[in-house]
Amino acid sequence: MHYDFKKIEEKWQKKWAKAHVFRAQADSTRKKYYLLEMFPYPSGKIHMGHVRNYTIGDVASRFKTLEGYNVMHPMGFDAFGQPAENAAIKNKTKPVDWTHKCIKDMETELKKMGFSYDWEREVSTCDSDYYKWNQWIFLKMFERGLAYRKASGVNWCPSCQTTLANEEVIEGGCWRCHTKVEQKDLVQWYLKITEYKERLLEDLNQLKNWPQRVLAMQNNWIGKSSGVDIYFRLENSDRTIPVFTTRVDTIFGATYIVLAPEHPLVLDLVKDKPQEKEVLQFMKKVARESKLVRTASDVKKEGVFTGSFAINPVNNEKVPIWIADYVLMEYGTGAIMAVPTHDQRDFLFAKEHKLPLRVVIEPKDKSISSAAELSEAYEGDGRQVNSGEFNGLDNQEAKTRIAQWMEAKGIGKIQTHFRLRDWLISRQRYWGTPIPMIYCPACGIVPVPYKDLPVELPASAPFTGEGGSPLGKVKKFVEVKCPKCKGQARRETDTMATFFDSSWYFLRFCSPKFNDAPFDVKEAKYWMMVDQYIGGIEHAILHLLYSRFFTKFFQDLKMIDFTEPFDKLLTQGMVLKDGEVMSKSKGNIVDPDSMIKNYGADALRLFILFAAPPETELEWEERGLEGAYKFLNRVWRIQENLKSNADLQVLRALHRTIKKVSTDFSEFKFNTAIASFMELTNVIYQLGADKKVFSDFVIMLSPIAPHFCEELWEILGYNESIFKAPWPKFNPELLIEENVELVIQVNGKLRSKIEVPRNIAEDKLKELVLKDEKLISWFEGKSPKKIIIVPQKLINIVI
RNA sequence: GCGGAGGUGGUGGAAUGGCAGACACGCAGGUCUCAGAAGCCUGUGCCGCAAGGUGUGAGGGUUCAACUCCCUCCCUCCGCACCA
Repeated sequence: MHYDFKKIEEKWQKKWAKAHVFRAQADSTRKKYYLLEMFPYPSGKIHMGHVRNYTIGDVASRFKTLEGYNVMHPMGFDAFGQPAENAAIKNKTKPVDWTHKCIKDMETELKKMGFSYDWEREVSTCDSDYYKWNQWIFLKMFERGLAYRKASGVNWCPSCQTTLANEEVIEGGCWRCHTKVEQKDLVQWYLKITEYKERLLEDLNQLKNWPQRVLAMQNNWIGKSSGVDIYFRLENSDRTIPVFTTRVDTIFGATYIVLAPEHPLVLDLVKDKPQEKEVLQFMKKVARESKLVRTASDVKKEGVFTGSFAINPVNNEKVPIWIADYVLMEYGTGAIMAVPTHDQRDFLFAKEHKLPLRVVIEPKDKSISSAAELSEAYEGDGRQVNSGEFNGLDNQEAKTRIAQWMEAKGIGKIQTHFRLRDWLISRQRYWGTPIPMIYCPACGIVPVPYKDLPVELPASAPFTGEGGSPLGKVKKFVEVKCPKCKGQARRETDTMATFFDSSWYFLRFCSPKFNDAPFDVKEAKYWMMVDQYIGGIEHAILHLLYSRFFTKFFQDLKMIDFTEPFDKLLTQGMVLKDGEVMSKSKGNIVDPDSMIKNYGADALRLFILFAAPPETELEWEERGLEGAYKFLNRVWRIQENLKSNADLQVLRALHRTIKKVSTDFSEFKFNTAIASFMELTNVIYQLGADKKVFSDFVIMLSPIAPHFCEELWEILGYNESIFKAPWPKFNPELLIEENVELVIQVNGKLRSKIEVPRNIAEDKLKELVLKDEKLISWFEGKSPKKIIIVPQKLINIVI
């Protein structure tokens, strides 16, 4: 009645493991396929998101295997990170023990899903033979000036008690716990990702097989903008203030300039001026404001006059210098020229503080006689006015001309600014990779020698979750001899951000046990790039950007000869319940494990692929899972009723399915592939199938329901694993039907259908159609004006 | 504001110039059964008894033919954002 999924799934999982069916080995005579899914954080339980991600990957991997590729499909664990510390505090265990237990539990759950991983390649980032290479990479970066220490205001999460990278601040809050992020002055380690900004941007063009939106997000994040740095000279001084603008065509309309409150010049500017007190007060107020408040778009722009003036270099006009909260120190030069007539923010600010306005761009179709008539800034294109020798020019042209003119006169410089900042990687946490640096009172900052790697994490530390680096409290860890002078020195006690760990793991999988370097160059040459990468959209910026950065760094080290790590990228949609993301707090979590218990892993895999295309969100529907299970039972019953010969019609249906499924699988259209399996099943239910037809069907279904199909394969009498079988090929002759059904339209509307021989002559066809009784009344006695024939599809008669 | 993805039955979705709604879920009816479950069969966009009409966010256009291409607009989701 029902197939025994529990027995079957356990049986095949054991067999696969025992026979090392999924072991991957480099073989230069075979075409490789490296399929990778984003590795999980070992929380101890897999969730539906994992199930979806890994099922998509598993089907692709098994399909490629059947197609004859040498497939590598590895799995590992992104095992460092804060939850381990929290759990350890709560359960009074060590993070290392908690993490290893979670990894074990997750392995078990992943294996229950029947995923085809080469477990011999498994890596965990918290093992010292992995993080040793984090340290190695860090040292290489340090040697090349790409890792450096800097004191600056950093993002600080008061709840996690640690720093955050810019990328980890979401809407002013911590990406993990959403606590409002504070600013704090600290000396921290940074990676100079900005050195790669042009390449990171430029090479996005190579990523033809990435989703548009991911490319857009990366592009956005790097944030290149081109314009001109203009040098405003301070009145009665030789000092200049560079301001950045993308609208140099509006320079003649600049009526004041604005500095960020943190701008280093401000204190000098106001010294002994009557405005000093007010300005200092304003600076204090802004410093107190969190960035969240300050950048909220609906907040009124506030600012104060500094009492100083600057000279606009294009017309020697004296303009007041203000400071305002809407100018940010971290972007551009931290100073802007304000053109209230052509920038809406400047417009509002000028109105508020009664600053002068001057129109310098007129729309093509009307003239603006006075700035007073403007009710908002005119930000569009037009013709230059009040712009000296540039009057009358089209503003786009003026942009280039003015920029060149300013460069020639030495009053400006064509300049490009980026939004991308260097990557802050120091974390005041215990459970992470120790940064391999030593501070010596005599020699300064000294890198740990390569031969002393790894700098091992002590087995435990007094981490309470309350402030400071826990490693700083471990005397045996901190106190060290200086590698240079052998004097007493201190270790760095911060650890690396965990995104460091995941920025190169795809390379480690190529040679996970290699002892001389992060990866074996020869193995990487064979396996890389990753042909298909699959993961959540939440990693569209951080993880993918960092991985691209590391790859370019390895290229510069001449360890690899490619520049991008991931050829194709698929970002799978989320799994929703009642229209919402599954989460503990909403209490709407569906546990994969209980679904496996009730319906089996194969049914779960089938449902999750059938319910929606991979990139779209998927609404969880247990009835749908029941349906998947019902379908598998239907297929099972075919095997119990095989005939000795198959109908020609069934054979045709099979070959149609082979054709459809082959393309659908390679395009990740699993939902429609499954629909054609169902259609084929419906045909077989009417007409029956023989062993040959059913065997091909089972092979095609096996990537989706591997245990189920292995079992059927065995029942059919085959000895070897179904995954050694060749993917079926369709016979084009069987796709050609003798007779075809043509649709007949009158004036584009469906009026009749007709079955005719495939190669019927057009004349004959016309004759046949015009005699059709069903159609005659639609002709209304008139004769056809035109007859359009689309061979083997339709006829449209225009009356 | 900028950028990206979308809008199709009661639901998930299919069709990328050629029969709109494949395939499923749900629902209705039938069959089997003492009965139920399971299975199997049939029907199912909407209006209409029917003939037929109508229908892919709205409006316009191109075409013999438009969910699909073009124009105008509306809405939803996602990313970035006082970025100069």
